Amino acid sequence: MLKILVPKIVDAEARRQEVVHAVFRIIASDGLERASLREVADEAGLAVGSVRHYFASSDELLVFSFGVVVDRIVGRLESAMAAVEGEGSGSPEQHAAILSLLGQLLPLDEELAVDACVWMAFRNAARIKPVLAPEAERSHRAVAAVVGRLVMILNKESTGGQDADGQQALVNEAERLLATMDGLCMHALLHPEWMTARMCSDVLTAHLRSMESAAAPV
Amino acid sequence: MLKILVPKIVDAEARRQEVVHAVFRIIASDGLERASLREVADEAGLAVGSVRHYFASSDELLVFSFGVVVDRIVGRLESAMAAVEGEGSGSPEQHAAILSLLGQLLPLDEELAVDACVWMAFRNAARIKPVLAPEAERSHRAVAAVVGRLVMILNKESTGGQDADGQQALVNEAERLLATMDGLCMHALLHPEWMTARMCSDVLTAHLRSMESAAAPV
DNA sequence: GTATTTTTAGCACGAACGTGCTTCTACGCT
DNA sequence: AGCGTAGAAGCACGTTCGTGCTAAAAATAC
Repeated sequence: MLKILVPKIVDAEARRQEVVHAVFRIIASDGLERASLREVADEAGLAVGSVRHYFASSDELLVFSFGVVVDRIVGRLESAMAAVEGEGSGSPEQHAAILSLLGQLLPLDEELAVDACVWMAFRNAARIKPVLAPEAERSHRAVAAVVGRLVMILNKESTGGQDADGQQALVNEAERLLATMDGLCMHALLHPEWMTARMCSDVLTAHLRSMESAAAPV
Repeated sequence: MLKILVPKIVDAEARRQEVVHAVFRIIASDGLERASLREVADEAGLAVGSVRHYFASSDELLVFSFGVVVDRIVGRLESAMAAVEGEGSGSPEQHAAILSLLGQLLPLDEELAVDACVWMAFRNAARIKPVLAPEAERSHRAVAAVVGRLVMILNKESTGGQDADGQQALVNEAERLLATMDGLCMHALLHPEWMTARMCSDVLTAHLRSMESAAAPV
């Protein structure tokens, strides 16, 4: 009854992570709709019953996987945000750190591509499947918070943000940056041969430059 | 054998359109994965065999529906583009026409929302289903062409676009606008309570203003 | 009228899905 | 040793899906 199975629990958690990564691989290569229990079990080298031993239902597996990818993305963003705030305000190093932070949201390498693809798939699915809605909202809030802080940093030295109109302008800029990032991510996933990592970087730097030049003459 | 059944063809085409609109309604409310033959037949008030009489297979129905929504969107964009080019370059009327054109890509009313939702669903599905890829590429080319012309119009009076660097800058600006539009559309579909039509319009005008101010000091 | 073709409807099959349930193995604890 | 639980695997049921096929019904041609 009262069994302290610490190594057992660790093993179980590791197995869950293995299954979750099988889900990621399937979503990245064949899409979310192919992430069935049988496909996931095959990809993980297990039987359906074994997967169901760790996840009571298909929904629970998907929600848990969604949470894992959200944690990964948010974790990267927050450590990158620490790097941004560690640099001098307005310095070239901070500029590079900001670029690096936003790059975490784009499929610039294999690992980022898997996360971005899985994240996109779950967010889109959350429109239909209510069980995914809480995680989708959590990820949206977290990313929006980071981007909001970024916009405040970028517009710190300029006039604005004092009155209500300035606040609204900052919210608009944050939403605009957020939309551009998601659109860029989407294009990079849907047209990888055209929207290369270089193209993403160029568009991103252009956007940051336009934000800076637009912030000055308010 | 040699039967001239002009009204019959019209009727058949009308039926196909009815079925396609049933597909649209299902995708908008329940997602693309629920757009099965049985669901579509139910929504259209027909039997599965009847739907299959007009569309040989499920794939053919989906590809045809994709083409219809692409035609709708591209048609709206091109007529809006004619309105833009009919106005004086740089005039407030042209500015309004440009805003109206880009608004055609956003779910600002019920009809636009259905089209945008269906378009997004098919484009995302095209990453996995190769049969949808040609239509996805066609829509991408058409929209990119319109947005590219728009960027050229917006930067006509400014310096740039002469040398190779200027051309690349224009391409970057076009891709940036395209990404922002898709991201806005996506946010409006996923978070309609937050990304309202008013919010979309504000972000869009902010983006156009930033493009104008960024174009001048090249 | 009859004959032909389009239209509509339905059946049946195999495949894939989630899920409740049972079985077998192996290890930890008393 | 004996027991109990977690882990792993599999079976069976009902549902949904696409699709090949057949059959009634309606419209049109002769």
